[in-house]
Parts: sequence; structure tokens; C-alpha cells
Amino acid sequence: MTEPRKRDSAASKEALLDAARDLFAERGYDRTTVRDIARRAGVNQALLFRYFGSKEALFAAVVARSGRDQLARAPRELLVARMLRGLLDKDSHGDRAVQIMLRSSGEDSVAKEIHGQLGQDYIRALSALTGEPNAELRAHLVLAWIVGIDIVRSVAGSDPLAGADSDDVIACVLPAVRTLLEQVRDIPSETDA
Amino acid sequence: MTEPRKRDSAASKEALLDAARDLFAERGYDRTTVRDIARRAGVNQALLFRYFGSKEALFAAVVARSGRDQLARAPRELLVARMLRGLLDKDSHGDRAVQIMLRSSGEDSVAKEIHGQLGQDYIRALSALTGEPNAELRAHLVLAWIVGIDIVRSVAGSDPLAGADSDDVIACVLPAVRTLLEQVRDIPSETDA
DNA sequence: TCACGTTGTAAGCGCATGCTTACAACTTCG
DNA sequence: CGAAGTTGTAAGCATGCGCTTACAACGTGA
Repeated sequence: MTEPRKRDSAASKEALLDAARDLFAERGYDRTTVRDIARRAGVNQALLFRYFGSKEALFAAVVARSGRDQLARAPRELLVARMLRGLLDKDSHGDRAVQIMLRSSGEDSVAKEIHGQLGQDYIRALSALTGEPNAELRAHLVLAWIVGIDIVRSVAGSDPLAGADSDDVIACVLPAVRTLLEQVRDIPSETDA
Repeated sequence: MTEPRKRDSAASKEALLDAARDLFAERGYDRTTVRDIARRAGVNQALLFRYFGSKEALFAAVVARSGRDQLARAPRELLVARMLRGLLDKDSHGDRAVQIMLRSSGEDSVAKEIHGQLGQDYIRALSALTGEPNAELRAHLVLAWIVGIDIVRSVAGSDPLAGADSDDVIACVLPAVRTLLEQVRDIPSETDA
């Protein structure tokens, strides 16, 4: 760094949040180091600790930010389709909150609490998509599927699911999801508008 | 260790494989340390490296052993139900190969290859459960769901899915899975026999 | 202008990880 | 019986991790 960075704490914080969001989503919590995050953000790693206090607190901030945005933006019955397209469409900056959150296979109770809170928001939203008595269980199962799709795609990078046309995946998944949450809908395509 | 262990390399290897199987399934690859494995196996960690060469090679051995057992044992149409019950029923020593395999969110190409091979065996088995042209895609989606269920259960440890009665989960999941793989069946209960 | 608070940096701490080394004790075979 | 190979062990290496410390430079307000 021959040129010292201009001082702008808000920009530094934003850069760290963006970098962390992307890296946590790509690699999961454990395999994302604070050095990686700082490097991608273009800041010194000490700033991460100054502004967020710890790696874990940064994680919580990322999850909270990502999830809040999506839940505010999506009509409920489109939520599943948005989450799926968010992970299937490479360019899309769709909903990554769920995979970011659950991709960290942390077992500690603090992380669990963090996940739990936002998770509850998603579960509440999904539970409202069915009139069945075991709505919460169904919501969890649907959430689990979305998470699983993300993980299987990344691990088995060269098979049909990784390279799948998102419409093909949606065509398989949504009818199945509807056996659980009957109000789920796909996003209207442009030609429908 | 006041009493030196009796020399038995086969028993030591077996103990390491069992310990690793359990810990990888519980914690995932990254959060399982070689010291943890050795401790649970009741051996010195140097033996792990002597007998398996590396943590990664041990992982490969565990995955290969677990998966092979299950695929040999299960009639195809019961495979999904067995995998689900394997993770839902706490006492069961059911099929953990898939979650062990995919729970490690490793991105390196060696791990990917390892996963890929056994994964292909599962995919082949699952693909044969439908006559649809995109059978492989469907198989991957089902596998993804199983993985996702395991992960969501462990992360969100106190909600309906974690404490769920396995019959309730199966009752929700199997009909949905059948929209993808029509030949899937549940395990006959004892009273049916 | 100057003092103080804020922001950015490089270096390093303490600890944990996968793995290695050196040694002792045992077991087997000629 | 003794040599060689095998098995088990404790200790430690090299590296990387989250996090801290100390300093410099800047920006703001009195």
C-alpha cells in the first residue's frame, strides 16, 4: 500500500460487511479468516476488531443485515422462489442470508442464538404459507432443503445441480415444496408482466 | 495412561475409524481435530498419521467405509427413508455417510474428488428411483434435502425439527420426495411384518 | 494553531492445529 | 537368544488463527 487509504470509517465498515457477506457465503464461517475478509475489503484486519469487536460479531452483523433486507423486500409467497433463485442465479445478489447463516456449522451456543433469531423470522414467514397444524415443522423442512441445495452444489461442483438451469430446478422443487407449503409461488417472469 | 495399551494395530485402526466417523458426523470435518479423534479412540494421535497418513485420508477412509456399508445393505427404494431415519433416530446407527461427506464444507479439489466418487454411487442409486429424463438432477435435489435437514437440525437445536418425531418428518418429506422420485418407499414398520 | 479524538497501520502475542521426531517396549522369526 | 520390525508414546515443530498493542497520521473544533 504505497498510497495510504483515505479515512472513512463508514466506508471501511461497509467494505468489511460486504467482504464478509461474500466470503461467509462462499466458504462458510470456519474457512473464512479475518485476514481474508480484511484483504478483500482492502483494509487492515485490526479495523475489523475495532469496528465489530470479533469475527463472530461481524458474522452476526452480516446475517442480520442480509436477512433483514430480504424479508422486507419479498412478498411471502415468493420467498422460497427468491431464495432458490438467489443461490442458483450466479449474478443475482439474491437472498444469501440463509446459507450464510446455516453454512457455518458452528455448534456453540452463541452462534446458535444468532442463527436462531433470524432463523425464527424466516420460519415465521414460511410457516404462514400453509394452513397445516405443523406449519413450523414444514417451514423448517423447506429451509433445510434450500440450505442443502446450496451445499450440495458447492461440494459437488461439476454435476447437474451445479450447472443446472434455475428454471429446471424450480420446476422440480416448487411442486414438491407445495406439498408442504401450499401457498408458495414462483416469481412471475418478465413476459407475464 | 498408567497401563500401557496392548499392541493391536487392527483394533487401533478400527477405533480411529469409529471415532472419526462419529466426530465428523457430529461436528463436521473442520471442527473435528486429530487430537479429538485420537482421544475418543483412546490412542495417541501419532497413530492416526502412521495408519492413515493424514486427517484427510482418514476422512476418505471413513466416508468410503460408511457409504459402502449402507449402499450394500439397503434396497434402493428404502434408501431415502433409511438415510432420513439414520439422522432422525438418535440411537440408530443408520446411514451417516452422506452427512459426514457433505458436512465438511471443504472446497479443495482433493476433498471434492473424494466426495464426488461416493456421491456418484448414491446419485446412481437414487437416480434409478424415477423414470424421468432428469433423474440425476432429481437425485441431487433429494440428497441435498437430506443434508439440509441434518444441518438445520443441528444448528437450530431447539425447534420442531430437532425434537421432531421421525414419523412426522417422514410423513411430510416422503410425499414431497415422491414428486421427484416416484419409487421411494418408507421402511415397513414392525407391525407390518 | 494546537490538543484531542479518530482512523489506519505493522508487528506481534498466545494459542491451536496437522504433522513429525525420537525413543521405549513389545513381538516375531531365524 | 538376539535382531529387526512393529506398535505405542510424549514432546515438539512450523504454521496459521483470532485478537491486541503501539504508533503515526489525520481531521475537527475551540
